[in-house]
Amino acid sequence: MSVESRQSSAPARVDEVLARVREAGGRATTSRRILLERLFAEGSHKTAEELAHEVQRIAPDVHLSTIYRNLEELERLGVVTHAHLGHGPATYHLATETHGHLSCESCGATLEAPLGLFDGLAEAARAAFGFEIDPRHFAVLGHCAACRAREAGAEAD
Amino acid sequence: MSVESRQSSAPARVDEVLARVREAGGRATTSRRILLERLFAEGSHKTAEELAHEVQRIAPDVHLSTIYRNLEELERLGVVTHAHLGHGPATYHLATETHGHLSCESCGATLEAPLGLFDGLAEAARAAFGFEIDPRHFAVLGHCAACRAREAGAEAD
DNA sequence: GGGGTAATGGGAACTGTTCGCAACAACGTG
DNA sequence: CACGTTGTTGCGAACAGTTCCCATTACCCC
Ligand SMILES: [Mn+2]
Ligand SMILES: [Mn+2]
Ligand SMILES: [Zn+2]
Ligand SMILES: [Zn+2]
Repeated sequence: MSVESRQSSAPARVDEVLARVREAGGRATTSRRILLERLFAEGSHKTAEELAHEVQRIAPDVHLSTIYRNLEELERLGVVTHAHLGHGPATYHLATETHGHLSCESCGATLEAPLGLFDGLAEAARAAFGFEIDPRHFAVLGHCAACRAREAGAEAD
Repeated sequence: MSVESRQSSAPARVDEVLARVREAGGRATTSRRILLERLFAEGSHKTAEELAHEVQRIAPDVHLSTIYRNLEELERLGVVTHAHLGHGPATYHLATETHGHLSCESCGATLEAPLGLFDGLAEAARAAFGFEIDPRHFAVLGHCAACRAREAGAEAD
């Protein structure tokens, strides 16, 4: 491995996205670049405010509204999507990671669910109503295994 | 039919609920009564603001915050629930009408889905993650039959 | 009818997000 | 490597939906 070898594919992909931004008539801004680096970094389901804080550790003057505007733009380009996991702020992640969400109403934990999990519901909704579900944008709420165990334990006290 | 016969069971039920409110140490307020009458009236999935307008046609001074407080209280008593059908305000309906929601991201139309529709997903989530879904609080989004037809038509132009 | 207190009107506060605008900075051109 | 165009930014105000606070009201039990 050479000194120039990349630790991950993220930096290369950031440049790819910025190239695409320019193709679309946009500009490769520093705030844009840093935001993209954070989006390609590990950990997903980050809120705009969390992303703002991460970006501000590198460029303190980047304003929250700039984060929102850039997320909006990146979403138009198909690079980013957001999901609503319950009450509270939306969370953003790369559009390449495509999955549904199961979100616990008790503890807020979120599970990424492969889209296949929703096949049964998809078929039922299509058959009954001609309705085509999209389980990616809004989470399905409920109660996670841990919380169910805890609640069952407290009940049988 | 006597002159005193009720047009529907709603008024009787309003009084039943108000009795329950009093049992719980609450009071049978006029704003409370009118709100309940509106909730028992036809049409569901009303937002707090819509309910406020309906109530204000009878009692103009009832404040929106009073509506919210009463809905909150009635929810604690198990009379009312709310659901989130997409972006925008929550919608409230009687807790007796228990169903899930399918909400169209294109036109905003909402379908009331019998809970059985979610059995496939419920089983899959339980099997894969030990997660127990509750499809009543948040709608499952997607695209309704009408919008799908329209979009397919425009595409095949 | 009077007293205790739940509930109200009114408005401010709050969260999450969008908007308007003047100053700035990216980048194609010369 | 100026320079002008124009996309982008920082900033604050505005916005939507909801909750909170507080002095005043009105329910309801005696
Ligand atoms: Mn959304
Ligand atoms: Mn809710
Ligand atoms: Zn949980
Ligand atoms: Zn539709």
